[in-house]
Amino acid sequence: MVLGKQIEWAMHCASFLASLPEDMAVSVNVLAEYHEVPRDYLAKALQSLAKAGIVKTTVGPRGGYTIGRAAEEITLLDIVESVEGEKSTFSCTEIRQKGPCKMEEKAYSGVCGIAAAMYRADHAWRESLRSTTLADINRSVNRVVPAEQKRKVMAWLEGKLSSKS
Amino acid sequence: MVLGKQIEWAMHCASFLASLPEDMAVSVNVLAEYHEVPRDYLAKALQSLAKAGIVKTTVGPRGGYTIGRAAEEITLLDIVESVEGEKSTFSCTEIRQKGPCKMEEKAYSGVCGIAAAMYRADHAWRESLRSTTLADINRSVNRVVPAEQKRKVMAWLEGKLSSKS
DNA sequence: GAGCTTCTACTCGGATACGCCCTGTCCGAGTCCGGCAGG
DNA sequence: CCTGCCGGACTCGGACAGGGCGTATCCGAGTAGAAGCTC
Repeated sequence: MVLGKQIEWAMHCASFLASLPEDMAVSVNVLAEYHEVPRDYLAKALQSLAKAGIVKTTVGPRGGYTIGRAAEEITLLDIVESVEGEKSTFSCTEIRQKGPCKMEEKAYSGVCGIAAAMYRADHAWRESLRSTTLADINRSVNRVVPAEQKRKVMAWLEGKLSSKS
Repeated sequence: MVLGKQIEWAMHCASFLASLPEDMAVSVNVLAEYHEVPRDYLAKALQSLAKAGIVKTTVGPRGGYTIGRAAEEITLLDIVESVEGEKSTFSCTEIRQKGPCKMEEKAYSGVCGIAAAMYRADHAWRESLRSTTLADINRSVNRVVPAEQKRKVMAWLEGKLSSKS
């Protein structure tokens, strides 16, 4: 019951892309170097994001990833579900219908009480993630990161892009 | 990000034990047969519950598992954490402190905004689980299971116990 | 010098190995109840 | 009939295979931009 590191990477990358001018494409190479993570594996997470429309891709030289829509319209739940899938954290195998004391099948019309409680908890988790957008994240980040650091990052980024032309 | 089936088994077993007279011990064999699940693997889940005090064990013939404390005092979170461990669903590896643009270490005093949001969601999930007790589960089960079925189960159980003596 | 062609370099995306953890199983150690023998 | 001993059964806990998924990597398909050639 632990989320993989792809989730963390995807969120940081999405947050990063959302903080850039939207005509500024960043390649997997640069994103991987910036976050110091394995390039090809990070690419897989970004592919999931692209499939969900959270990021857009442009191929060819000077290409790369850009944010897919407004940061206010991207929730953390979108990112989690695009990378991790949408299956619930709990799956009911209906063991109440198993064993020597089971009743006839039609007697089990309602949802199992245990499963219902687990689904409620799963729903609470998802609602919490849905209530936070990338815009919220970036606002909180902006409050603690000094402007000088942002300039430094932009300079590094543009150095990376120009060196490739 | 999916809970194992041990969680489901543990919850059904705990709910079942809580619905019995508290001097009635049920062995792993009977619990496994009743739920139609692998005996030895189920035993591991019950051992986890026993370690957490959720169920009590009595060894020897006519021994087995009994509920460890009042059903009102056992939450679903207790069961999940005893079986699955207490580690958070999200682990922050602080990748914001990695890469060529990192700042000096003391600049990262606050919690990463992304991790904070994930911890909030994790907390919401746990709070939802904490708010439901085994007593709640059994009340809802009692509303849909006919009394005749309960008698049938008790008769089957006592047949199992007597056949062993 | 302008426009077209070619060519390179860069991008994404899917397909392919490795390793860990969940799943499932087995066995030995310890313990308590029930039966049996002896007084 | 009472007491002590013994065997059986039950549980616990650790140790041991198999499979699925997260992790990590590679290579091919496609495209945009740059370079070069021709007019």
